[in-house]
Amino acid sequence: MEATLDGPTQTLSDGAFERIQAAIVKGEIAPGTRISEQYLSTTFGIGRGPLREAIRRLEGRRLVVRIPHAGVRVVSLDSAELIELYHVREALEGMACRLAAQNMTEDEIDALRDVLAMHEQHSGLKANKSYYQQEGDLDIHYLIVQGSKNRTLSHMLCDELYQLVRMYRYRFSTTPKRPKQAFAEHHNIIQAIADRDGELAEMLMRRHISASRRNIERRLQEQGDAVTSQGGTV
Amino acid sequence: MEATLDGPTQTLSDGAFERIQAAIVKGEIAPGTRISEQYLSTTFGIGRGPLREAIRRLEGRRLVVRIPHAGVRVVSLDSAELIELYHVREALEGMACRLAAQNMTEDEIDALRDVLAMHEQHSGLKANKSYYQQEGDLDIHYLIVQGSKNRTLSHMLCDELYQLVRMYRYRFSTTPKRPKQAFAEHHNIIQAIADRDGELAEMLMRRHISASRRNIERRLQEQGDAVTSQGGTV
DNA sequence: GACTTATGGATTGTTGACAATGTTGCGGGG
DNA sequence: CCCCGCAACATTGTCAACAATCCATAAGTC
Repeated sequence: MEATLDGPTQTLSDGAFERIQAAIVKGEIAPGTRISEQYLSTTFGIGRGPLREAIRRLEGRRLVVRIPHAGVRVVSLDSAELIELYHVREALEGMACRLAAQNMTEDEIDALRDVLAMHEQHSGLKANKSYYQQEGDLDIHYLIVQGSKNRTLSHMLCDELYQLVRMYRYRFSTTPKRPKQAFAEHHNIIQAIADRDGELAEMLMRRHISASRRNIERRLQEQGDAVTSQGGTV
Repeated sequence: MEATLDGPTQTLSDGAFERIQAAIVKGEIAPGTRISEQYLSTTFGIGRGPLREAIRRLEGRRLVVRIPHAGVRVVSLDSAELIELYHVREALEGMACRLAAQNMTEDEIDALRDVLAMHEQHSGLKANKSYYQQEGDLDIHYLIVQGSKNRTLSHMLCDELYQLVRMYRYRFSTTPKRPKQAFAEHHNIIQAIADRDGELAEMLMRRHISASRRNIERRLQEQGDAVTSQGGTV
């Protein structure tokens, strides 16, 4: 086996898949936009064969919607689906937390504490840079999910759901919620995991995500659903 | 959702996707088998282009594993992953139940009761035909999930997880568990939904699935992990 | 002038051929 | 006898051309 670690040159289709996914998640391609194979083909400089394979995978991840013989559009975001995502997260990450309390090693828990501490002092400087805070937030959640040692769960959460969550975040910057409370909640969750109290850990995580969801719901109602706007099937 | 899509003439790729998925789920293609594009191409009578697109979608659903430049294999089942599935089901269907209690219409609840009653008398005749019982079991779960009115949840459960559950079921016939208890549990769950008690409905559903999981774990331990055995790299 | 219908263009769906990579069997050497 | 290297094969990955389908524009009729 050559030294080439998994990144550089897999297959063209895989590369296209990741690049397009990144572009969609970062919002470089606006939601609701219709994307032609021609455009992607010339943009990424690959043939339509591998491209279509990549699109089918994106379709499976619900990042694009395809209408036979009519092309594909980047999924259009609506607030209802964002709430849906948080309900699923609540259920899935709650279970992940329960399993993590059961299956994480002491070393992994220590690493979790380190990451929390690092983000805490890091955000002490740039207080309301909610962007970094939120990426840090996802880091914690990511580690806990991995700690569940449940590959199916990890796949659903890390590979599927989190992409959509990030996408919404870039779109309308969600939840500039006070970091302090989030830190306290994270701290308690980690403590419960360290105590091997799966029941409590699950409950705390569910409350943590549920609070985020209600926060978003409140903000959405305030803003009077001033959401996406384009793409519209008027 | 996709169950309603009876395909007069979709696209060849979509047709291949469904047919291959059905073949894998039903066990017509043994788990762990390496499947060549050549074989599928001649079997289904379509070119390799649409075929590869279908394979990429199957890969996204974790029904096949692909190794670049080395081919695809039907996912090999191991008991650990079966348990993983049930943990995920517990979390997801619990949430679905909570939401169903909140969002189902009275008519939908009535329909749910009808299906339960029908299956009850239906299995009264052929008592230990566990096959039908289990498909009926999935029917109930399916309706409840749809009743959650959460499309993301429905997709994850009905389109992704249930396929894998069915696959394991066909492989080693799981849980010839006593139907009586399952019926009682279903009845209580539906009652909680009718009472709009989401909290209780979630708890009952989680116990229901958790009981199934423990039942399977027990049986697996009894059978001394006489599991798959396929894969022949010999 | 508005609605229906026909035609042109563009885009997607599909096929077949070509190139790159992994695998298998054989022969030679330690 | 076992291990290493090499070459032929088979399979996957990619590309370019062909066919089918849909959309838009424009002509025609009431």
